Amino acid sequence: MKPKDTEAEILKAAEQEFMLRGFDGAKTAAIARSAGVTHAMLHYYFRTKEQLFERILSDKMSLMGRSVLTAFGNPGLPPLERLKDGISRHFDFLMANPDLPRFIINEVFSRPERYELMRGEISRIVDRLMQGVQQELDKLAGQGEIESVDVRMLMLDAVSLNIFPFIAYPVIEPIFGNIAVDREQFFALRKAENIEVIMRRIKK
Amino acid sequence: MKPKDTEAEILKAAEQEFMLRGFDGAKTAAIARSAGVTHAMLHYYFRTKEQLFERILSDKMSLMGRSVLTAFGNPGLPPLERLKDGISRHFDFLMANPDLPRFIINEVFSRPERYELMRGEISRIVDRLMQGVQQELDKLAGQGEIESVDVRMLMLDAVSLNIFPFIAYPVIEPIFGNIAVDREQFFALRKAENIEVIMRRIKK
DNA sequence: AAATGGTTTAACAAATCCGTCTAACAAAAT
DNA sequence: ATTTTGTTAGACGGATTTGTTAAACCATTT
Repeated sequence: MKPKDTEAEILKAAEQEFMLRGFDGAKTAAIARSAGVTHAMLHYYFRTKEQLFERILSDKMSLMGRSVLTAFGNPGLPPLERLKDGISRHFDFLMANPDLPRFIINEVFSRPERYELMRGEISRIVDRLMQGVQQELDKLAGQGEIESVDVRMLMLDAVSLNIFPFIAYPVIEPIFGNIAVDREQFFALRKAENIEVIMRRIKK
Repeated sequence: MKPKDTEAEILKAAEQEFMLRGFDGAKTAAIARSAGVTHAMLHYYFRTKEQLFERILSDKMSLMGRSVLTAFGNPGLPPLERLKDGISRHFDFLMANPDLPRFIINEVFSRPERYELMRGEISRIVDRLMQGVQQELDKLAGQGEIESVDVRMLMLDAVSLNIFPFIAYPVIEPIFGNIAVDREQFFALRKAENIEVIMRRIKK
């Protein structure tokens, strides 16, 4: 009896297929084949395609949520360093999960019933993260150290700059084929640029 | 004999369906029903679902490409004003076509055979647009008016900031439910923020 | 009015895809 | 050794979906 084995295989294959092709594009037969099992197995372990997808999507949604929190959230750095470090770590997370954002955005978009679930996830993050940072930034702004800004706007700036290049990579790659020799170098440049942009946004 | 009529109806319906659900999610029967014709008509005018989709996608791709060009391209304004104006007009275009970027990115992403086509489209834009702007900015930088920057990086900053909120709207909406009373106001704030960010990016 | 052309319809065919069922199989428990 | 429990394989069914075909339709031309 080796249950965990095939279940994990199916999950791994499903993750790949769903991430690459979305719910409609992914075919259960392809998942099964890629997992090296008959497609009946998929129903044995997960009943339906829907439930299997559910499992993958909610995993990925909470991963995506946590990524912002853990990147910007923990360290005891001074506010500006913390922001810089947050962008950097969030960017690193994206490099390790380059097509996660596209997957989330798509599937949430095409399933409005998910909005509520997402709303909850997001709200918790905002509450936990942004209030504290806002106070710190207000304090700095009060001291005339930085420009006063709304953290949510600033965070959206940062997240936009970080995520978009990954979402749109195939579209923008031709533009930067010259400026950078390879994908890795391009993203390294991009990370530096994003930090620069955000720092200048709040610099006095 | 009124050929153009139904052909146009089918195209209109196909556009809606494909934009909303993507190639796999859209069903030819639904397109036909929405166009008010039998689904055989769809094959009569376009042979296959693939060819119909082809038509829609390439229309949308060139629209997307032109949007950047026309927004940033034409007016005889001084460079900084031109940049400001470009962001503003590009943003307005997105407000009128809020789910165009998601559509393009998705379908191009899931069809690597399109990369080449996209590459061509993009390259022409870059050549036509960026070289001139780069020279102007270099000149300003030489005079010490602004920070020296790579236009392509700057443009990617601008496009990222502009497009991302539309792509991710369902995900970020809960965060800004407080800050703005409605969608329209949120995007108005966002447009101003994006201009501010980019101006500060190059300000000396 | 008969013929001609493009257009439309309805029925059909083929493929795909999700899900079920039954029987076989293996390992552990009795 | 037999039963039990959990796992696997293969075949099957039904629904959906894309694509085809042949005949009807209708406006214009002759």
